[in-house]
Amino acid sequence: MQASLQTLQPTRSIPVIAPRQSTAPDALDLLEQFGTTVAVQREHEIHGQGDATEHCWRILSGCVRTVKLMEDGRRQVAEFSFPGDLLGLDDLGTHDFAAEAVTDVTLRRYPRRMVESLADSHASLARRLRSMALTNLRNAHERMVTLGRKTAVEKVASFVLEMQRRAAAGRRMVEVPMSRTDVADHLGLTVETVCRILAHLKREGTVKLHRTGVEVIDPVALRAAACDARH
Amino acid sequence: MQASLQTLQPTRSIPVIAPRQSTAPDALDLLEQFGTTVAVQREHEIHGQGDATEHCWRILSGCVRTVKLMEDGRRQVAEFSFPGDLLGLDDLGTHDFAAEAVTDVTLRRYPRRMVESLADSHASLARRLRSMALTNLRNAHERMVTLGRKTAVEKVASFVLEMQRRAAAGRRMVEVPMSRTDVADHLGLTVETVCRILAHLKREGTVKLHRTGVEVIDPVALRAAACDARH
DNA sequence: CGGAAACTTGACATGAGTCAAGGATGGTGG
DNA sequence: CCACCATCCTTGACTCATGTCAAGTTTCCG
Repeated sequence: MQASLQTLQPTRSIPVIAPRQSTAPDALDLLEQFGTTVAVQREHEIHGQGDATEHCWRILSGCVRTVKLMEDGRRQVAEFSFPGDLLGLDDLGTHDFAAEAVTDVTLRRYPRRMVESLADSHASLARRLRSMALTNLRNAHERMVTLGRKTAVEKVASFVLEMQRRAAAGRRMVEVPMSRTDVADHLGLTVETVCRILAHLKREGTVKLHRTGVEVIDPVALRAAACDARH
Repeated sequence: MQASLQTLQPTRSIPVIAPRQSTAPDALDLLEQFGTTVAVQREHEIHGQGDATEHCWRILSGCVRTVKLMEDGRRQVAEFSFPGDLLGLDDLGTHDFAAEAVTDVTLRRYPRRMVESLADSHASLARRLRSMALTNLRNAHERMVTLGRKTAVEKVASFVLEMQRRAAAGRRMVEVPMSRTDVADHLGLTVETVCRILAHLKREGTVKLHRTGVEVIDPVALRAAACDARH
């Protein structure tokens, strides 16, 4: 899990098409001319906890996790990020968590300094960045409810639903590229508990488990499990 | 806990002096001319979950909690806010949590529309707002570690330390204006557990409990308990 | 002064963690 | 192309931290 950024050579073309915003103009496009495309391999670090905030990144393809480690090794995965999401916008000089590639990842990297100065001269970009920070904050609040007040079953069911919403756009087959350990560290559970609960949801006919992901069989039951397992 | 905003009449003077930024110029001062001073009583609502985001507020005095409720009544206190903190900056049209006065509170209220348009024309304000959002985000990440990965003892000890840092500026006597229930709902515990753990820390001579707050007797032991109770 | 709400403590219950073993999967080199 | 090894996943048996339920006790506020 060492740092290993590998800048793609003169290749100016972006290898994978950024999803969504293909036609709509976006304030983030202002950054494009200062961007560099970068590839990071599975399980390698994009930036470390405590690194200086010299860049930020937009995900073009793949899945990234942001991780906080306690001294004794306990781990919290703050969030998973997908194409279109921005990474590394923290303030205050240093990143307060590490960002690691869950799958092979392609990123568009921008110098932080450039982002700041463009935001100062373009209100639309500033507004867009503020808005993204606030969306992240809203997600963080939602996650606090999950971590603080939901049962293990509710946590896992919520997680599957969130993945369906974010990475599968509502389709039945939900890719789950991260390991059970990652999921556990995201939900404040152990690997064993995550396994057992997925097995439980499978036995109940709510989901099917595939190597690469989860298939949602009974969305109604899943939503019920996510919000209130006690019934 | 109903809405009960009570606008203070022509009194143009701010009843309690805002702490910290008394001399240093602050981008937030740009908002001042559009501000109204408002008082909210203990246990009354400042804004509800789902309310339209028509204002934001700066706390002048007192303590505020932001709360998310689940349908079945489970409650998560996302954060406690103190003088100098900004409230209600969420995007997207509606607040995703309620803000309630823990103590009697004085606020300076600004129309959201005005904040947005000033931020568009003043890069310094935009930067300041972005920075505050990112600080909140950083705190939120810290809290995710607490909620997801810390033991009950670590949670309570961390909480006392955070209160000491934020509301008592490092002094021994830490005011704890919120109820045990609020603390429990902030840390993802029950009232009983919070009580027991405070009693435990008291028995060990780490803290003393007073009606109005907690006195830190052994900061080293407290810090040890906060980070790693397992030793 | 009195009643309600908040806090505290104890006894017991239970959801999730720990420990341990076995099975599936995937990458590597012969 | 197959065999081997490492890693991840799954399941079971048991433990323990925290929750639940039930009394008190204290504090607050009218």
